[in-house]
Amino acid sequence: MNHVFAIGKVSEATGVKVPTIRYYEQIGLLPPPPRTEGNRRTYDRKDADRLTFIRHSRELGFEIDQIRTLLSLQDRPGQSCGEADAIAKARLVEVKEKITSLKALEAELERMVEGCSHGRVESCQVIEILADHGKCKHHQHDA
Amino acid sequence: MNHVFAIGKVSEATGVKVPTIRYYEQIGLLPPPPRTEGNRRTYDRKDADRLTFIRHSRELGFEIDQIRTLLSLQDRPGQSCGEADAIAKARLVEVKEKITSLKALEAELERMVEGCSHGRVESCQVIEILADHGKCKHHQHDA
DNA sequence: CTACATCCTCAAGTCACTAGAGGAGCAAGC
DNA sequence: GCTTGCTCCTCTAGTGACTTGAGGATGTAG
Repeated sequence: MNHVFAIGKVSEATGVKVPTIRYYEQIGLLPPPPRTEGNRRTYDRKDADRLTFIRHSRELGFEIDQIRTLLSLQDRPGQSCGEADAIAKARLVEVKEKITSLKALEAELERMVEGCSHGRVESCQVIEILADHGKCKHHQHDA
Repeated sequence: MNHVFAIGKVSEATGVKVPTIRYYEQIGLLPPPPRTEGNRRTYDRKDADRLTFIRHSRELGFEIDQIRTLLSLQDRPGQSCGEADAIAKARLVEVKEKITSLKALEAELERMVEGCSHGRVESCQVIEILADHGKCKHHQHDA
């Protein structure tokens, strides 16, 4: 008497879009579920949990390959969690770096926007700073 | 007596990789330069400036289409710079939002990593928080 | 003259999806 | 039973901003 859901229901329950669920199956992140007579996918609670895990991991910015590792760790609960810890730590470092670099961007964009006197392009700080990297204080920034 | 550079030299001078320069030409961001007898591209100072402008803009996270607009504005200095200002302002808003969302991620990752007792996977905070979004404090985060 | 670096074009691959075409299955109302 | 309309199926191609690779031509230093 297990509950089974159609793909649309799992999608609703987990917040993962229908084509994305099929995509995850295609790349082997989600096991191919059993089908009905009419060839429709049927999911259960465990599949929904796995999808929630995946969605949350993606929201935290983990790559698909990292999620693959994380999922395989979850499947073997007796193992040491050192690897999961390492992946999370690496991501934390990335996030910190990104924040630092975005703050530099923020400062520079603010300077550009504030410096704009709403006149002609020839005297526009926005264009000027873009054209001459030397006028930029943050030479190390990246998107 | 104008200086001309080979593509490799412009690449070095501007920090834009050689295939990327050719790609920019292909999508019409950079005008097709004159060629030598041996069919090699020859660039001058103005091309290098344009590439620097592009690189800096990309570093600030502007999309190619926005850069197209910014470049066309630069080409017509007599015009009002309102549009450039609007593009920069929009980008500033994006950057601010991204910083906010990344800070939420940072907090959650920190909680995961700190909570990890380096034991078995079955009791690992990292895995647990990923599996259960309810344990997450920031339900609105995105990459 | 021979290495070797640099250049050329064109096609395909990357990541994580998203969009669209064209068709089949299913539940509800008449 | 029949029609309407929703959900589902597969498959292919598109997105952005490049990167990679094959296969070949050109330029330069020793």
